[in-house]
Amino acid sequence: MLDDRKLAILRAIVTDYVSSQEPVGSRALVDRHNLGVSPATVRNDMAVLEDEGYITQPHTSAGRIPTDKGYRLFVDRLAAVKPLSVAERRAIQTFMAGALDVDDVVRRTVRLLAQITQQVAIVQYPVLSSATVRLIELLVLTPGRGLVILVNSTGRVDQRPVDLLGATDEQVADLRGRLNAAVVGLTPSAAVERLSTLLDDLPPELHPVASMVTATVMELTTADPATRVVVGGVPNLTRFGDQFETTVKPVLEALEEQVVLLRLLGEAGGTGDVTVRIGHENPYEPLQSTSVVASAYGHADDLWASMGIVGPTRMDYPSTMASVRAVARYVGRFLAEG
Amino acid sequence: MLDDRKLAILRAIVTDYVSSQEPVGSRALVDRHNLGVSPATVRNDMAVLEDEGYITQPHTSAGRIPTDKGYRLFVDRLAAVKPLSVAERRAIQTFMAGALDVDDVVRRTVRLLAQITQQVAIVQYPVLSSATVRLIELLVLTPGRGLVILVNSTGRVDQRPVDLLGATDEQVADLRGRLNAAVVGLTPSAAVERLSTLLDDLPPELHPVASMVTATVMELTTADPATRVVVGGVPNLTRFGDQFETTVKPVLEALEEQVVLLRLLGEAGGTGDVTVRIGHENPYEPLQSTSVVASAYGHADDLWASMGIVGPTRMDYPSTMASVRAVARYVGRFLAEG
DNA sequence: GACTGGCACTCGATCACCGAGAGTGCCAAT
DNA sequence: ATTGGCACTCTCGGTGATCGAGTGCCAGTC
Repeated sequence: MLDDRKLAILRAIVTDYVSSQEPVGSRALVDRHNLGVSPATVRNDMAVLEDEGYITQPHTSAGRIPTDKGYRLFVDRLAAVKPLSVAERRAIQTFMAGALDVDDVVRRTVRLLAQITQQVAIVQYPVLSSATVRLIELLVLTPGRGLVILVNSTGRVDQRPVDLLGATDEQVADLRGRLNAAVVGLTPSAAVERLSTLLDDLPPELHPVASMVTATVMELTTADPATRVVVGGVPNLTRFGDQFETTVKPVLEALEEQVVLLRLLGEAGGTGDVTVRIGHENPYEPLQSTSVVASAYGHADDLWASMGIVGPTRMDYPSTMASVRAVARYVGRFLAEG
Repeated sequence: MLDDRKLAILRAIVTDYVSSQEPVGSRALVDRHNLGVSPATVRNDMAVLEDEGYITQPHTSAGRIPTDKGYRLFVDRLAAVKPLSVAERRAIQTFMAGALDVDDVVRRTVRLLAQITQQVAIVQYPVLSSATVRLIELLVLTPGRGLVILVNSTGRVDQRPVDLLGATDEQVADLRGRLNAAVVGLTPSAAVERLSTLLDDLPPELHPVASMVTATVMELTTADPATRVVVGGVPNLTRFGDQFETTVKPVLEALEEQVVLLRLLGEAGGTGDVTVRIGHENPYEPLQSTSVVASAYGHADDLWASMGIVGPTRMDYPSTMASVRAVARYVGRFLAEG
C-alpha cells in the first residue's frame, strides 16, 4: 500500500511541518528534498496518504499536516535516531555534577530535561525497590501525638504523624526497639510482610498503639514514595501561545494534579525504553492535542521511576526522544553510583 | 485638589473597569452609579484625575482606565472592606478540616487560596521560631556517608547528607548522644549558639567529624526551612489569555524561581496585615504589570511565614484582600492549635 | 462659580471587497 | 506510472467606508 516513496514523502512532511509549523505543500516538498519526482506525482501520493489517514489538510487550498496516525508511523518506522549534540552532552554533565541528595537530583533533573527539550518536564521521585529499611524512629511530640520517621539505605527520609492512643513513653520506646529489630535491613516488600505478623509477638497492652504504628509504617514503605512528582519548564508553554485552549490550559490543569501526572508517566514508562504517546493515544482526555515522551529510569533490571516531557504533538520527536533517553540513562547511572 | 465627588468617580471607574475589563466612559459611569451629575461634569472631573495621574486613556476617544497610582489610592482610601461570603467561609473550613501534617496544611492552603481568589497562590512553609529541637538523629548509610535528621517539636523533619570523614560507628553514636544532650529542647537560635561552643567539650579525635556535622545541623536549624515555597492555581492564569507577553509569561517564569517568590512574599509580608504591591511597586521587574497581595501568617506576635496571590493589576482588590486575610488568619490559628 | 447641554471631532472596531498567492485535483499526453 | 497544464478554491493582507463610543470645549443656565 505504502511504497518507499510515499513513506519518504510522509517523513518529509513531518520534518518540514515540525520545523516550520506551517502546512507543507507539494511544491515546497520537492524543492527542499530531492525526491526525484515532480510535484504532481507528490500530489497523487499525498492524496493516497490522506485517504489512509496519515495526513490531512486544514482547509481546501492549504498544504498538508500530519495526523496523529502519521506521527505514529513516523515515530515507529521513519525517524532516524538523532545523536545528542556536544552541547547537550555537556549540559547533562554540568547540570548533575555536585548534586547533594535525592531531592537535589530530582530538582536538577527536571530543570535539565526542561532545558534541553524546551518542553515541560515531569520527573517522578525514584522508588528504590532494592533499598532496605535503615531506621525506624518513633517520637512523642505531645501526649498522644507522635511521629513515625522511616529512613532507608539510600538516605531517603519519610515521616508521618501518628496517633499514639495515650501510650506511655516506655511503651513507645519498647515498640520502637521491636520495630527496628524486626524490619531493619529488609526491603520494603519484605518489611511489610514481616510487620503483618509482628503484632502476634507483642504483649497485649501494646496491641492498640502497635497496630496504629505498624499501619503507618506500612503506608510509608509502600504507597507514599511513588506519589511524588516534580514538574519544571512550565514557561516553555509560552512558546506556543496560540492554541491556548487546546494546549496551554489543559497542560496547566494536568500539572496541578499529581494523579494525572502519574498516570501519564506510569503508563508510558513501564517498559525499558522511551515511550511516546501521541495525541489521542493519551490516557488523559484533555491532553489529546499534546504528546508525552517518557522513559523509565533506573539501573539494570531495577527500574525505579519514570520521567518525561509533555509538549505539542508537533514536536521534534527524534531529538526529544534522544534527550529523554539520554537523561534517563544518565540519571539512572548517577543514582546507582550514589 | 480631589474633592469627594472626584474620589467617588475614581472609585466607580476602578470597580467598573475591574468587573468589565473595558475602559469606562463618562456616560456609562452616570448610568451605573447615581452620581447626581451630568456626563459633562464627570468628564471635567476625569480630565483632572487624568492630569493628576490617577487614570489614563488607552487612546483618544476611549474611556478611562486606572493607573497604578489610581489603584493605589483606591486600595488605600476608597475600598470598602468586603466581608467574605458564606460560601467562602465554609470553603475555608472544609478545605482545612482533616489536614494531617504541616506538608498537608501547606498543600491545602495553596489550593484554598487559589480557589477562592481565582488567582495564582503562593504559600511559604511556616518557620516556627518558637519551635524547639526534639531530636537529632545521626546515621551511617555507607562508610563515610551519613545523614543528619532534625526533628522539631512541631513534627517538622529535615534531613541532609553529611560527610562522616571515616568516623567509626562508635564515634558517630557518641557524637549523636552529645548533640542531643546539648540542644534538645532549645529553640533554633539557642541551638545554634550552643552548637558553636560544643566543639570545645569534645575529645580531640571527634573534632573533624563533629565540625562537619555541627555545621550541617546549624544549616538545618536556620537557613533551609525558610526557602520552601509552594504554588498553586496556575491554571487561573488562563483567565486572562490576552496579555500573554506582559502577564502570563513573566508570572510563569517567576513561579519557577523560589528566590523570586520569596522576594515577592518576603517584602510584602513583613507587617502584620495584608500588603498590596501594585504594578511598578513590585520589586521584581518582569512582574510590573501584575499585583501581589500578601500577608504574613502566624499566631500572636509569632509571625511564621507569608502567603499571597499574584494576579493582574486589574483585580478585585477588596475581595482578594479579604480572602487572603481570612485564609492567613485561619491557617495561623489552625497551626497554633496543632 | 459650578454645572449642563450641545456639538464638532477623533479614533478604534467592524465589515465588505478585492487581488495575490499558494495549493489542490483532474486530465490528457508521454 | 509519471508529468505538465489548467481551472478552481480558499486564506491572507490591504483598503476604504461606516459606525459609534467617547472626548474636549464652549456658551448658556441656575
